[in-house]
Amino acid sequence: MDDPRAEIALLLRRLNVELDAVAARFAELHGLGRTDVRALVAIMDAARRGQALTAGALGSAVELSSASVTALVDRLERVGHVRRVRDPEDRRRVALEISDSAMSAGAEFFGGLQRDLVAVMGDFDEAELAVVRRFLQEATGVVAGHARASGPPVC
Amino acid sequence: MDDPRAEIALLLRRLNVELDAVAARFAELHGLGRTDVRALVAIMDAARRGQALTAGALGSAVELSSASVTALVDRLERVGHVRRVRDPEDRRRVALEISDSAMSAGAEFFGGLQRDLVAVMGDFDEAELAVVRRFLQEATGVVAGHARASGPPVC
DNA sequence: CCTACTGTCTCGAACATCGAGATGATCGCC
DNA sequence: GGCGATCATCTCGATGTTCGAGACAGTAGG
Repeated sequence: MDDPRAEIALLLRRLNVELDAVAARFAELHGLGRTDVRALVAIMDAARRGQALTAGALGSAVELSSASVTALVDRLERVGHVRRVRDPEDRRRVALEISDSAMSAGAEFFGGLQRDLVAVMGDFDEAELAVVRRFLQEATGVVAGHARASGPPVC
Repeated sequence: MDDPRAEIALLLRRLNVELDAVAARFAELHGLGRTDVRALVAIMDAARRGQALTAGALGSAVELSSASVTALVDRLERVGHVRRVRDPEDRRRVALEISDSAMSAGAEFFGGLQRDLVAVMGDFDEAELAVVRRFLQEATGVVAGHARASGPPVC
């Protein structure tokens, strides 16, 4: 089994398992469910891009029905991780704002991971990182194809 | 944001999201839950290594209580994906055997993904694949550290 | 003002998971 | 052989998450 191809595919799966485990650990540490963590990450990512997520947008981001989103936001709001804020322009909408405590908790946890990952990258020069980046891009594209239709344009 | 480091970290996260989506798609296609898919994968991996998983081992593999494992195996057995088989040597144990239909369904779905991934690797030469492999190994190690203790040996 | 439409929330039911305890099979020791 | 300890599994009641259907504001256009 010298073939690096099979080993790389295996590594990708293992990496996926470990990343899930990281999310699970964060969830357990803060008394949250997995869905709650995914939602929190989605809201934080949106906030990082400068736009606040609405309840509906969060629902489609994490593939949840509107009823589940309401329950989800209820849980998150009850423990003080997010706030509901009525959009003054369209008063039907409810924007979701992350509390500072949740933001810093997330930054501490995932920021530490990011820091370690960057440290790993220190072992690679620019050309090598470019190779890694290209591989990850192509691999992500292929995986995304399988995620949306069981048979991508490949036949 | 030319820094390839931040972009690679982002790509890893996106890859994780897409891989989860693949699992979710497989689950939906076969009328299963996410836990069921994880369990099926664990059983298949064990079978691929030549050893049949017991119910207890499955429970610790997917971090589930014994009660949940019973319900899980019930569901899987009801739809014909696994069989309960008493271990003749230690008759307390119940080994789990995957049915051929489930095995071939999994092989078709994930095998197709693997095939496409290998095709992607065709765009890389041996030296580049070695770089990718080394990166994935180190990254997995770092992530695994964060998965088990929020603060790895780094201080 | 009335209608169509959108975004969010409430209600009831289904399902997965858990903790505690019961059952059955096996092992070690006397 | 017999008896308690141990291990793997199953049953039961309770909790929490999810969904579908429908109710309740709010908006846009005639």
